[in-house]
Amino acid sequence: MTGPYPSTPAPTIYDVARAADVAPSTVSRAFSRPGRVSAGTVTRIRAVADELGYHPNPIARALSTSRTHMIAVIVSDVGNPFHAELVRGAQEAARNAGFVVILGDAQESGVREREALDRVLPVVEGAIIGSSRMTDAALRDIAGQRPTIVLNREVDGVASIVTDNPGGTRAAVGHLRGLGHRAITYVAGPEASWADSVRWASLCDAAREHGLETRRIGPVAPTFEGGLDAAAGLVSGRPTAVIAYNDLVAIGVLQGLARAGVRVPDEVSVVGFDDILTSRLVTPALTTVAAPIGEMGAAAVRELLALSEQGPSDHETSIVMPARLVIRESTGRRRDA
Amino acid sequence: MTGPYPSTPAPTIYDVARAADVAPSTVSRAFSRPGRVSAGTVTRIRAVADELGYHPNPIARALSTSRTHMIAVIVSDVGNPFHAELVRGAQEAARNAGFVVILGDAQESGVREREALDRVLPVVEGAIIGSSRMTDAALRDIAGQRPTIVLNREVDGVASIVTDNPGGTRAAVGHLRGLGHRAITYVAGPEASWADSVRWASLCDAAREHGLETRRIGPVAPTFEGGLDAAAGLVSGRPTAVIAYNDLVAIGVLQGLARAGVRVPDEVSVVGFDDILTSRLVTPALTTVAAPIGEMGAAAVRELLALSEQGPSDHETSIVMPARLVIRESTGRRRDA
DNA sequence: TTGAAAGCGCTAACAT
DNA sequence: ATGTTAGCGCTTTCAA
Repeated sequence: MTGPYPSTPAPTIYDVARAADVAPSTVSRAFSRPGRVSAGTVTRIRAVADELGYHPNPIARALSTSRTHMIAVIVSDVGNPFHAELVRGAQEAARNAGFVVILGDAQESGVREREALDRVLPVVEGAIIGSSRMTDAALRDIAGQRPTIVLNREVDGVASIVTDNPGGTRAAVGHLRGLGHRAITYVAGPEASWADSVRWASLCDAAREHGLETRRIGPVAPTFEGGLDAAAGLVSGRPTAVIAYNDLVAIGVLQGLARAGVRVPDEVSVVGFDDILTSRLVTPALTTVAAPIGEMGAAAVRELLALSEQGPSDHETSIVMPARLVIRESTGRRRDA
Repeated sequence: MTGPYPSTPAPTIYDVARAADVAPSTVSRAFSRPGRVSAGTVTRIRAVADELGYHPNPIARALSTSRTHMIAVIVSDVGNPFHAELVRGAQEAARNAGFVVILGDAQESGVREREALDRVLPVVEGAIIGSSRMTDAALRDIAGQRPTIVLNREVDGVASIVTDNPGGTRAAVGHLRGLGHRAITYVAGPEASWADSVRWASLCDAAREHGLETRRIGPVAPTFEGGLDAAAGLVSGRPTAVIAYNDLVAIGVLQGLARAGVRVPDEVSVVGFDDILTSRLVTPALTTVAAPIGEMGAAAVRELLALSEQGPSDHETSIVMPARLVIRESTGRRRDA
């Protein structure tokens, strides 16, 4: 029933030019800079174009202007709600700016991340890299080829957007301290994760300030399953408070603990990072250090576009977005053993 | 610190040709069909190219071949875990096939969906449209322009991939029936959703077979909030069993019911559709009609690529993937009022 | 304001 | 096996 695709070759500016009795360049102008063509001519050309079903060919346009109006958004796993939300924010902002997003999924691998980047970089005007698993050097290399924004990561010489991990962690530690906890166990995420190191370091700092002890287990995968794995170690370790690398891991911990018959928050308090939607839905609802996920994605796009307009500066900025502790039901007063 | 982007214009086949002392076309062949160039020449050219830092320009290539190696994946909301997973599956399959995916988010609006499509269609070799909110006619129009696969939707003349909604629904109804329920309330999703109509229709059929009554409330947004809204109506309606448009809505219902002090599954049983990760994590864990989400995305890509190779056929196929009922904790024996 | 013509980087006949 | 030569569809000087 349906006919072959472009049954007849798509009309070009030449077709329109002929039909409107003007030069091809005038048709081109009519679409790309209508200001440089008399109003009357523009309307006539547009009319003819509509009739012919003409649409500028973005590829041809890109070839001669070297502007594709595409940006790359690379995340380590779109299936992860945190990334999905990030992508959503970025894609909406991009759309509003007249850009299209090419999505890359690194599947938690630095190598694949690099491959994805190499694959799309030649085509895009810039890249946003979320939760990179690549080395600083590799990231700098990428940033040298195209405007680049890294998210949840700070790299010397590369523009970035991060959340206030130290502040958020401090709030979480203070909260736990206020509930009477004396020691905190951190469930570590991927070793290649910058956020992981920062969170752990901030936790150590904050704990020291508050005179608390810290322990650390992991690393585990930044997923629900990772948290489940960690729970096993937690059951034997008997901590009263744990802070997990992110919400997914924290939720896995919650579940693992529940399966082992450990009660949260009665026996152990659990805190996560990010505040993904699911965190509100589990039982007990998760206390977490919330990040403005969608806005980060949108901010990344804005920064990227700014960067590509003004060109790279000597000192790339690192924007830090606020993090705030959202207290729910997974944390409670320490109960004596 | 970081230098301007492409400090020096990127090398082209001409630069390589000159340096390797061959014709530009030979360089071109060395990259696009190495088989048609002597092995020695190929290695020499590649060496020179590497040295110069040459990389084929995908845009230029696309202009002359009219093959962009890009496909569009349009979903109504990437923030929705169902779509995120779909996108993940599609993006991975695309990558494996040497394609890149352009992501579009319709934000639950048929108009935006159309805009996104119009924007990207000229650039892609095909489109995958998940949970479309457009009309059949509009979809057919799109499918006439480029190879297209619609997901979770059946449209005459357009290739599609759907889950076995009737089968899944029947299983759910049978399950509920077995638990002693005599009436089922359906919480409807978006009116523009094909899955919604099919699920409701299947529910009616199955209920009739089993001699059960059906009621219907909504429509509500296909989100957690939508479910929360629905819960209010549910509390007054006093059904003993409800089937929701999808998991997110079902989870909202769960939560709303809990807030109202209604116990699940003791007082009411709740069933969802899709089996997103979160469904396993909420309390009580959600009984749901599971779909192979990621595989659907991957299958869509394969079908799309096949479609674009063999050209459109008269009768586009509709692939139906299996749905299976996953029984968890949100359904239970009917308790007398 | 409009036209003529060169060129963006690559592929694809057609020759040799 | 390799070179020559047109384009692909658009933008952009440069002229008129």
